[in-house]
Amino acid sequence: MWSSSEAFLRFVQSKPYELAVSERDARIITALPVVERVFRAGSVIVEEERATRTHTFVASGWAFSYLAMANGHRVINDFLMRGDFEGAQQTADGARRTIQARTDVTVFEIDARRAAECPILAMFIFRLFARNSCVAAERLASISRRTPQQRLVRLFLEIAHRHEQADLGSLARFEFPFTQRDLGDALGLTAIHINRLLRLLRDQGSLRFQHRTVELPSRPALARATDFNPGYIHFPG
Amino acid sequence: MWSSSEAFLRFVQSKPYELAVSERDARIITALPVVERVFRAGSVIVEEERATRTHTFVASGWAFSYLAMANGHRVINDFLMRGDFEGAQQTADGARRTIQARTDVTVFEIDARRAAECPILAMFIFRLFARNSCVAAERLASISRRTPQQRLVRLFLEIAHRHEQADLGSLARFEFPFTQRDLGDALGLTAIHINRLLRLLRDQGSLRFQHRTVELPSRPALARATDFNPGYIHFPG
DNA sequence: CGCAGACTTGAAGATTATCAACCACCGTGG
DNA sequence: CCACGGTGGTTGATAATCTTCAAGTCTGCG
Repeated sequence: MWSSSEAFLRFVQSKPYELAVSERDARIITALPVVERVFRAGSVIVEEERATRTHTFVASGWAFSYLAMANGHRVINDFLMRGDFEGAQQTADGARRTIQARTDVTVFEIDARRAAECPILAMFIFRLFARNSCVAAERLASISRRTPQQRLVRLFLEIAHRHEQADLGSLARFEFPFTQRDLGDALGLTAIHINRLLRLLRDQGSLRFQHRTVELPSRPALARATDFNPGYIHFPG
Repeated sequence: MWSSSEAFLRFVQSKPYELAVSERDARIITALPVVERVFRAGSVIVEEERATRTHTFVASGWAFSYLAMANGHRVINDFLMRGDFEGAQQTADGARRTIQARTDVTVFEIDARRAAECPILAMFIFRLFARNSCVAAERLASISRRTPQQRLVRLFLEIAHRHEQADLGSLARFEFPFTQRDLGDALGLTAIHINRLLRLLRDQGSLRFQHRTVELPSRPALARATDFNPGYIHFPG
């Protein structure tokens, strides 16, 4: 019989992390209290306004994290897939972010304090935080100073690379079970404008997003055109 | 004679952190290799496109982190002051962010791997990462879905609270040695538009930013009007 | 004193939001 | 079996907002 801790150990050793774990570290990790949890599509994985003590690792499925504003808007912070990480929300109010499952999702939850007692895990988590901050910085840059077209293209390019890194499929075509409204909320645009941009990109033949699947027939050209470099997504050798 | 490690220990025990450190933890921390470094105004603290192995803590002075884009724009990610933290940039390309000193700045640099070996420090760093991600999320939300006026007001409110938390001055009035251009680069607006907004806010009597100092004569009203809640800035009791 | 960077103001133009329909798809229940 | 409602997607017209371009002022500092 396998515990969740053992499943977690196998998880961090596999794609997308491929963390090198010594015998001794493996014993430490399997001794940690890890909870594996399954969430149904639509359910809330991490609640807003609630401080959490656990780090969350997405092992399968699609989720998204968002911030709900008083004016009724919803800002999507990121789309989460296998390998994505959300650190414990440890400010006074927790955070105002909610994580919600879009498809069925399985996650591992680890107590942050206990994780901090394991050096290899702590270092690993530093890396995940650092990557998240890179992703956030790129999104901020997109929304601040790129044209809506570039934002949209780069979002898809980024997701494609993350998706491939997690060993979930090809760079040219992948499932993405979100709506045009979601894209708008992630890119600071209205759903209507997203619609028009998608039509334009489709007519140009550069990108297609229909029936929850993204197709990127000429990804390298798009990457060049939008100055996209995936280096911030991957971990150092 | 005091080493940098001892200075660092005193730093984390003081404002804004007030980290509780046991005798034993104190001995571990003072055994860590910490470098205290001073940067002149204008110099680069962390270079772009370079993976770093150290976490950086700002102990005094003003800095800012930005991302330079191929189209010539510069997106300011955050303004850094005492207590602010920048984690080691550990993705394949490092990150594309540069941290530059605006005034003279002193920082502590700690090797990330060694920090991971100290549980109390690792946990502390988790918290700092989590706070940074809250700050980034709020900024993203501002730029995505708030009016330029609200963005500007909220930025100043946030800085005021961080500044006060770091024990650097009052909420109503503080130094902020940046330009209108910097504000534009941080909020996704042109310097010209920032100028007009500042004039408007000044005429309304709600806010004043001149000669590198910010005055907030009626901060509570502004906070109410822009739905600003500082809970994401502070650490849990 | 003069220069460079920062700030200020005006006019014109482009872009994206808003408002208002309408269509297509799908699962449900009468 | 078909009517129905809800969600997501599509399209057009209009209006507000912010950028761009252009010019000029102010300020600190060598």
